Amino acid sequence: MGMKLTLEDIGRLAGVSRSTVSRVINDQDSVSPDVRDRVREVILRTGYSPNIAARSLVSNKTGVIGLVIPSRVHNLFEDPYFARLIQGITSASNQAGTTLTLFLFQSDDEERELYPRVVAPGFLDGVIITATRMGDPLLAKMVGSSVPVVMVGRPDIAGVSYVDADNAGGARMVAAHLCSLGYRRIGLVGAPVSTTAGLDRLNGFMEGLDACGLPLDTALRADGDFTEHSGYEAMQLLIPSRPEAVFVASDTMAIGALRALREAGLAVPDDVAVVGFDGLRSSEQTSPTLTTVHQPVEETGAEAVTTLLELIEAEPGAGEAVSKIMPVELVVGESCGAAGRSEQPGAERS
Amino acid sequence: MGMKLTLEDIGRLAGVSRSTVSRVINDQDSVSPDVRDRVREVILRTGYSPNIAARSLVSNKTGVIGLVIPSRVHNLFEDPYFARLIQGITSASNQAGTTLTLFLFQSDDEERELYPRVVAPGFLDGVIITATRMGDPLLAKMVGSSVPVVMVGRPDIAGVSYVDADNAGGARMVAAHLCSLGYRRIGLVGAPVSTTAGLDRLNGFMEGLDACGLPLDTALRADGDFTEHSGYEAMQLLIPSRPEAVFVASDTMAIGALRALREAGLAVPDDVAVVGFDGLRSSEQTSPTLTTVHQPVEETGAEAVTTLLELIEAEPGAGEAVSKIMPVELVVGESCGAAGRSEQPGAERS
DNA sequence: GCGCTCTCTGAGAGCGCTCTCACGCCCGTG
DNA sequence: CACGGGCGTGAGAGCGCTCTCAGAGAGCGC
Repeated sequence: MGMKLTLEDIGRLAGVSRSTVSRVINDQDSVSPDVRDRVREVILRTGYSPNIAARSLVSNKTGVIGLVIPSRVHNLFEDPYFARLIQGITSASNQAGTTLTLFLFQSDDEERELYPRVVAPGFLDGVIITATRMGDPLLAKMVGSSVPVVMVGRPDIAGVSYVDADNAGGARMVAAHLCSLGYRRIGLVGAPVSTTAGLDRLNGFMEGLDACGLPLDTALRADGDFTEHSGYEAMQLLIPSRPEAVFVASDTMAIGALRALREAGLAVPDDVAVVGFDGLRSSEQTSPTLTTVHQPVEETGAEAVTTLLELIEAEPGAGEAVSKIMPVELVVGESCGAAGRSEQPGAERS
Repeated sequence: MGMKLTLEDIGRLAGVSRSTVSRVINDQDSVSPDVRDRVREVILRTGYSPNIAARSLVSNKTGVIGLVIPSRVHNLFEDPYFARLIQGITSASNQAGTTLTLFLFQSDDEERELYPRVVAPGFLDGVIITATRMGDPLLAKMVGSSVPVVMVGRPDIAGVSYVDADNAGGARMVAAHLCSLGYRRIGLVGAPVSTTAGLDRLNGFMEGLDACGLPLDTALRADGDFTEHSGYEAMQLLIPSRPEAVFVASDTMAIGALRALREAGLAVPDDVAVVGFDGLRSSEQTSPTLTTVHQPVEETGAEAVTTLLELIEAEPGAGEAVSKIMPVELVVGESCGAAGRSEQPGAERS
């Protein structure tokens, strides 16, 4: 099509100056209606689009934010959590009129390239980062620079703005729920403690058990890595110790755990009660349906975008890091046995 | 750290001019070694990084290529094919020193935004596009513009450069293989014919059957949409017609198909032989292992990057569209029954 | 020793845009 | 009828970089 058009060209075609065209494009007032319409017509007719490089050179903004997920691609694709998160972030970003670009990595080398190649040269107005492991140098590097950063999940270093689900609170609710149902030998298939989510869910769970006067027997705990397969294997480890109930710290792992129990000939919830975490769609499709802690994933993503855009706006001030904890909710399904137990006080079977 | 440094600043610190610093950064010769070292030292010390906007304003290049996948996110995440493809593309792009950004979409609106927001303003040097359905207006729009585009998969319009697997050839091989094993009632769980891959696999398969003098009974054909679940359902439709062998046009669907057969109490390959397509890792983990057509997914991605970069380089010439067909290979596993049949001439059981 | 080439360096223009500033015009007012 | 105050517009600077061009020295042959 008509390529390489500049403001000057549009101006000439419309019989006005570059400045006026710029004003029209940026919707500034003090342009007379007839001139505005004339210019708009020319722009439409020629298919003109302002050069983004020139624009950001002067404005020092690109209108682009990056979503950085350090996990290796194949891990990423395995957990529907990320699909939902990306969904939430994409929508919010679109609504705000910013462009989202996704950065995935195969290797640590690629991860290291991100900063010098994209962040330092000012390619991004801001960055949303998630799924880091504790001690990740990438996060530290970002935070040390002047790019606004928002993390999804709780960061392990100070001074980072973030949006996180109430992992500890949710895990506490699970413990309380299982206690109230009368289970005493309660196990845990944990998420990696190298992640803050894993740690928080562990700690919240232990607190909750503690509040009921129950211990977390080491023989009743095994950790997975968020994959279905790891949930399967971890549950296999627990089965010999005969737990009455197990909290599996992610739905995806819980699906693996259910499979392990099924293969071992154990009925859920009659032999072993199971509770997951995340509230993904898949938790409704298991048999029995999964009792789980629902976290608002899309909303978390949207909140991260909002927070980031505020940071970008306010940047010069370089104020305090802000944080927001998204509430979670216990969704009672069939897998915890709430239906068959009388101790359960108020919760409804979904 | 030291932010907002410019070439001028570095020059001042190193006691040289902006021009010289630029030369050092761009590795141009005719800079004396001592000056070069001095400048490099200053750059290192200050952590200076050239402003990408200014750079691309003059060079008319951003060093960024986009990977555009119009499928809705949750579909995308379901098929490991994409993880592999992204892997191949990412690696090749990194190796070439270009930055890859990924564009995913939730809705058609978002898809439409891509062009005006990212492509038209010159944000991308080029675009790799894949997983379009036939008649996708996005592809047409891209091609109509002056951005270099390479498609992964066969485009349904002319004038587009592309890299594709030999879908038709692979499907022909499957038909020939099943024929040679003596099967006569051969069915198909097809991929959507709204995709060129689906169409090519269908046509190749029918050609192959034809060459053996076999028909493709309509009762023995059902199409899926590349998801595991659709493979499951499609196979259920075929079971009443009692096929001896079924070609399932993607490994992910084949996994669903195997599940349907298992649930129906049919043994593979003894009751029904199954052959997949793609050669994903998952095809080795099924039980029985899947006979499939292996396509070099990573290499396809890498080839797409290479082709795109060549197009970008050569752009002014605006030469012919180029295309490359990647060879596929029949990988014989257990699911086709080659082990138990004598007609099979040369293929080895893997 | 003079002029030549060749190497290294700096000055300056210009990429396409935004934004400030100043100017011309028309209005209202005294 | 002269004058101040908008409003609408254009001129021009400058964002940080690349690249061309010219010039300063150094090295060489005659």
